[in-house]
Amino acid sequence: MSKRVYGQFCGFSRALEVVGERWALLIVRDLLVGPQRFTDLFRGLPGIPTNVLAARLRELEDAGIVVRRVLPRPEGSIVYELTARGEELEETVVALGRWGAKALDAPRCGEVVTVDSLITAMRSTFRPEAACGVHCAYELHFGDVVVHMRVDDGTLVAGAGPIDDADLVIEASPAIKAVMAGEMSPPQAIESGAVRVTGDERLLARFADVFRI
Amino acid sequence: MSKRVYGQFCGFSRALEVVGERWALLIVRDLLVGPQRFTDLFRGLPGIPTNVLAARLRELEDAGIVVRRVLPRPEGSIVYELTARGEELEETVVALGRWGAKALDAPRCGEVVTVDSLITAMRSTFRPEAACGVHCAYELHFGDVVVHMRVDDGTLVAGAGPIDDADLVIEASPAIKAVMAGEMSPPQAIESGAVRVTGDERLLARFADVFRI
DNA sequence: CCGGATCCTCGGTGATACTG
DNA sequence: CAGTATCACCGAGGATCCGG
Repeated sequence: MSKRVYGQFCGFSRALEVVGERWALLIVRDLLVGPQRFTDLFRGLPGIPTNVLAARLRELEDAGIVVRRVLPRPEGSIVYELTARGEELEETVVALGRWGAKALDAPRCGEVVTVDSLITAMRSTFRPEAACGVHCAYELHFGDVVVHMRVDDGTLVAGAGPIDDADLVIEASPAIKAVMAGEMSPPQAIESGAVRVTGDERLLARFADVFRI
Repeated sequence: MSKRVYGQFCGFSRALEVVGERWALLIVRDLLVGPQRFTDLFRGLPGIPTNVLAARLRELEDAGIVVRRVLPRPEGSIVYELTARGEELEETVVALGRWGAKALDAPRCGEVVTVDSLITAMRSTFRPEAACGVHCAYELHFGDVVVHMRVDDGTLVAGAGPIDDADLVIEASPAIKAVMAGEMSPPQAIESGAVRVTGDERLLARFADVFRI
């Protein structure tokens, strides 16, 4: 028996042989947000060596999870994007993200928040059953990271950057986690300055209900 | 920045720091079936070095996912079992197992099937919506591995070993995957000898409908 | 600048032997 | 049975360099 195989005839261990390597699922997480160039991925994965990123991308490509595509003119640059097979990893990523969010405490020294990780976090905590009949657009600022969420009756579209018709703009600190976990009431969060909002303050309560840890 | 941390304030990357190590999720998968002793885990994870197993168990224990418990008399031996927090990983494990099962082709040379992996596979492929109104007990043999599934109206209880009141006993080969994936009809599977059954043969069609890749 | 390739170091993994 | 000890080795981490 040789390298990196688990020696079991089993879908789960076969899956781990493909996406169980260090950094692999983080790359998939970022690509779930959208196609990205090598440098975009590199910047979104603080600390990854470029050779490891290149190696993982090649492995994921060989496994049929990622495709390498040359953009049309004028950029002519290269983007990596998920195949349909790769997109199917979303439920796994969301499930693990939700599991991890429950135990997320305070940021450790040097930890950053990236656009893609924040979008995945919002997708992980989204509760369709709590969003029935809800039509609302949020813009969420976390440091200099900006994402937006459009909630439409049980469906969520989350993406990078601002949104023009936001019903509520939220400027969050790490304390927003306490609000989403139900440990701090929305009015109290605004009162204490943990969260600053622009728009109808009552929409924050709905936010905390729709995106719940 | 040092060892094994991803440097992101994000539930998903924090989760990977805990269960992203090699072998870790396989240990969790086996423990999801039930508490196990060190040697049981060792036998269920072909190829794992004992020091790695010991290290992972300690890490999972430190992370609050596993508890080490001393059995009461007369064995006095030690079992490892999941905490409530550890059990919450089931949806992630099932999601990844389902994803991997879709791409499972033929067994590679030297690959084995373990009891725990088979139970997880059955849990992953179970479709509650197809099991409405179904009350049936299956016993599944795969080589010398035997598991059972009791389906009761949208719920599944799967465990190790035989079951006394089985409605259908299935003796499967790797070709059973084709049946579960809808690539081979149940009668054809019996005809070709890919699957041998004891009991009402028509129950195999229901089996293939309830457990679907 | 982008998309890597190369080199080197170090720690974790894998395999085996050994012990309470 | 339940691990610990030892050691070779490979891949991750970190920096630098290179072709388009």
